[in-house]
Amino acid sequence: MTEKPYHHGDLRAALLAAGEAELTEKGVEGFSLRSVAKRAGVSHAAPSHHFGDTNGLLTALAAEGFTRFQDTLDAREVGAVDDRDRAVRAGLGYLEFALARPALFRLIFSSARPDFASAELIAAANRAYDHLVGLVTVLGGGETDVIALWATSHGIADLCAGQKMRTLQGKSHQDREAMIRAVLMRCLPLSDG
Amino acid sequence: MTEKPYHHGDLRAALLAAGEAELTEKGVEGFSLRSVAKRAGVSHAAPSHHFGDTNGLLTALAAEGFTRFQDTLDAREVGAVDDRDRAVRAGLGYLEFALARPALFRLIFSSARPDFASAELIAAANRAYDHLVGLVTVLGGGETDVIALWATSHGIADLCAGQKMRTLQGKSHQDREAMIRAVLMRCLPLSDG
DNA sequence: CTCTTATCTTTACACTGTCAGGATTATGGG
DNA sequence: CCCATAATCCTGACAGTGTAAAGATAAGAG
Repeated sequence: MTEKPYHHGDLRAALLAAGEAELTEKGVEGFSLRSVAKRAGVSHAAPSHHFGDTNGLLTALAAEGFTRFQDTLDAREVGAVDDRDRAVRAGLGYLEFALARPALFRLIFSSARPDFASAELIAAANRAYDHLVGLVTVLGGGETDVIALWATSHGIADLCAGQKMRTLQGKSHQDREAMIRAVLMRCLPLSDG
Repeated sequence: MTEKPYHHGDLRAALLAAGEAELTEKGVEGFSLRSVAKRAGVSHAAPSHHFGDTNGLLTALAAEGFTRFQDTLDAREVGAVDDRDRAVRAGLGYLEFALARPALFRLIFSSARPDFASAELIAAANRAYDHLVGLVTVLGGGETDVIALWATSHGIADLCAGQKMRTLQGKSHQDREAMIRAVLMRCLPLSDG
């Protein structure tokens, strides 16, 4: 139990955690690598060996964030009464994630800092996209339906994360969710019933 | 024709122009006030008197950008065959602006730096929102329809501005526009025809 | 003309990201 | 076990950034 061993032990994981805290407090635009190092209790140059530069750390955070994003959607889909409800719940999960972790959401979808050519980031993004395609495909939908559901879910989430949609902010939780459900319904392929 | 008069003459406008150039070249995240001052040919502290700090300049740029955003939509709406087509064209204008000026688009919708409590910024944003509400109202739509059209338009625009939607990038201009039209159609209130 | 105000510059400071070099520890071959 | 090697972390330095203070210059009011 030495106070400060020269070697941290698992600095990479500690920096990821500190980086996420920095992200939620200051956002992508206020993100500081030196501040992250301070949070982890190491020197300001320590992160370079694990992530290269600042964008490297942000890339790792984005990849990690993408899987958390998909986890949120998956959790919401549990308990769906049918495939249509499942797709709508995915859209609600999209919004839930954007509201719970707006900075991470912005890092993933609206920042130029992460290296989106990174293998692990591409893999995480493809997992999410493939899942979306699956949701629409089982409903008999095609490319247009994928675009519709994705764009609408993303639009609601992004606008709410940025506090732009005052109409929804004023509503109660029930009213809000009912409204969004109604909007998302229109994006699904026409049911044959 | 003196080379460098101590007083610029219209430094405020020059800084706005230089700021927009800086924005398109480096994006919101790479925006530098000192670099903007260099572009305008003044000292690095000159902008402070006109805009306070960096966020002040970004706030002015956002307000200006918001009106240009609305101008792009208005231009697209010209020539609409009916009110439904008009609403769809507005959505296409939304995307057009996002692709033509992605940095300005991000500044307006996805940045925390501008002061969104600024009077001129609020006014510019309200103008755009009121116009949207008008488009939906003439079609007999209500709050839900406003959310649907806005969110879908915004989702497509934001995802395309960030190069996230590879499905659309691969298509030709005609196919792409046809697809988006089909998606936006679903957001309009049901026609009584 | 003079005083006041607005505009712009210079100087300074704290902070940031990144690089180079040195210190410390873990690891594996002998 | 011992030592060379590599991995890890720290210190110091540099250029660039935002912002504040104080001085220089010009414009305008009286």
